[in-house]
Amino acid sequence: MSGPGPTPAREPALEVDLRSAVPPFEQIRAGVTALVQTGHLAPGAPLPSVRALAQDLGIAPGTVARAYRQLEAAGVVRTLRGRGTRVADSPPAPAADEVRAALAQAVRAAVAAGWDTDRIHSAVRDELDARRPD
Amino acid sequence: MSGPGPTPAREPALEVDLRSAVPPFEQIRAGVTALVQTGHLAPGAPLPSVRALAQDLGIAPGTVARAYRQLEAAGVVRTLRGRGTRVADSPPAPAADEVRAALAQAVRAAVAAGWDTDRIHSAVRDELDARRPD
Amino acid sequence: MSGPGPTPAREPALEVDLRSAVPPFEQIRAGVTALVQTGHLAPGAPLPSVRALAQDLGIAPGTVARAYRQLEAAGVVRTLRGRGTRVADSPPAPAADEVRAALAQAVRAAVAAGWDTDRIHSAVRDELDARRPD
Amino acid sequence: MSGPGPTPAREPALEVDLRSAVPPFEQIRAGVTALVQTGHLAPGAPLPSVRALAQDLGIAPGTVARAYRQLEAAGVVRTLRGRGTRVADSPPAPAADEVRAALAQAVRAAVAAGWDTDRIHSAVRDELDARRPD
DNA sequence: GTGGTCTAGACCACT
DNA sequence: GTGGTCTAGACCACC
Repeated sequence: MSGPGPTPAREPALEVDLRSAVPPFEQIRAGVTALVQTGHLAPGAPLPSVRALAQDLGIAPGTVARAYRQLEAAGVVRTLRGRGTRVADSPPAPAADEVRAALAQAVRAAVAAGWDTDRIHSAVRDELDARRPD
Repeated sequence: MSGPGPTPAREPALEVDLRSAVPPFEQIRAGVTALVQTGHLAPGAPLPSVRALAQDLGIAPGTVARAYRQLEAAGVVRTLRGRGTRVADSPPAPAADEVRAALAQAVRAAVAAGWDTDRIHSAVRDELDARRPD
Repeated sequence: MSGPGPTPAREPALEVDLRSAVPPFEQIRAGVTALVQTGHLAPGAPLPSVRALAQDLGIAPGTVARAYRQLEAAGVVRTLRGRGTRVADSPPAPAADEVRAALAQAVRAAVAAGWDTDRIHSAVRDELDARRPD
Repeated sequence: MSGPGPTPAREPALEVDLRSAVPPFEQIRAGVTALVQTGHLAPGAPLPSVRALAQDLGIAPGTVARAYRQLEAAGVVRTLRGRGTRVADSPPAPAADEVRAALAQAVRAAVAAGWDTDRIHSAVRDELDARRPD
């Protein structure tokens, strides 16, 4: 659907690892935030209902509700009583600090893995190609 | 934006946010792993003693001990009885998958924040410059 | 602090915050009660129809109906079949206890905010001026 | 303990009305905030443990925990894992807006109850006397 | 001992 | 149908 780029199909599915040290509600919160900031969830798009997502992920509804509550507080999502939850009209963009931190971390990992400068830049270019060409 | 330098002083200190949803022992584990993979902690380098680090971070020694135990299990550090804990001789490098994932996430955030291609590559170059030449 | 006027225009409009922990029907009930006790809604004055108010506030008619039902039960309004809902002829006045409690709470907040005696009395005077002279 | 003022003993106890439209966790949050801003709970003072307060109020521990979590987020309280919850060192003071709103509401109620100007000012003075003379 | 989180299911408020 | 809240008790992380 996008290009012949090296980063193939990318399914915007939410997953929860119950064995992780990060609590499930936090994984959901972070996951939805990522999907929104990625554009995989467009402004105004409806989120799965609390109960549906809970069933999907195999966790308790209250846990999903909690994540949704925090997303609402963060302005990522807008919830209308009885009418479900949707992505906010103007979800907050990540701050420059966060972006730099993410890049720093990624570059760190790449260098540690022995990647050279060219390979890193090339990988970044691939990521951009996989996202931008539309 | 402020100074001319790409990325100024970077102190490889460990920090723990007691209010985070991520438990302290996990923050320590992840933090040390990052310092090792970054090269800020070289193979063979001694880690602070359990008690010293605990005092430093203002947390209980048991919590640090737990983090060290997991690092040992992951092969990142090596604990020698009576001689403290040191970075392993050949600490595990991040897998290519992890690196790509980290880059993908960082690029995602950057694009979401409205950064253009040039700015992203430039930021990556800055990160590399700040790390390699020393 | 900004202008010379004590407390400028005050529009007796009802508002509902859908994100509050207080359910909408309760906000309407409390709001109408306040308007009545303030005198902004005189005895005998007609209230908006259930449907009109619902549309106005962007909520479901059933929710407004529920609030009106409770106001009726409290003796604040009187619903006449086919002739709509009106403010009761002798709506219940707040008890002295309630008044003292409200004042105590307000004074508490003011003191906690660092207001001195003069500022508090002055603010009270302003409130009285804004209400009485019309 | 204080003075011969007209506002006698005031017991800083927390209460929860399970039949209110305001959810219990919100009542606790608001109640603790009030006690802190009043000075009935001094900076650094320990709050009852989650379980103790829950038992005291006859509600579930999770509900108290939720209230404490929100108080922490609001900066009213500081919670140290495993070491209980305490009033923050510099709890946030109420904003001028909130104070004016509280005063307006109190004055409204007083006027509605038929109190004249003198009686209102006198009541305010009483409240101040009961609080300040120490 | 402390607070934090999760569950499973209940009831409420709302559309 | 939707989300919001509460419960009772479990386990985890921490001191």
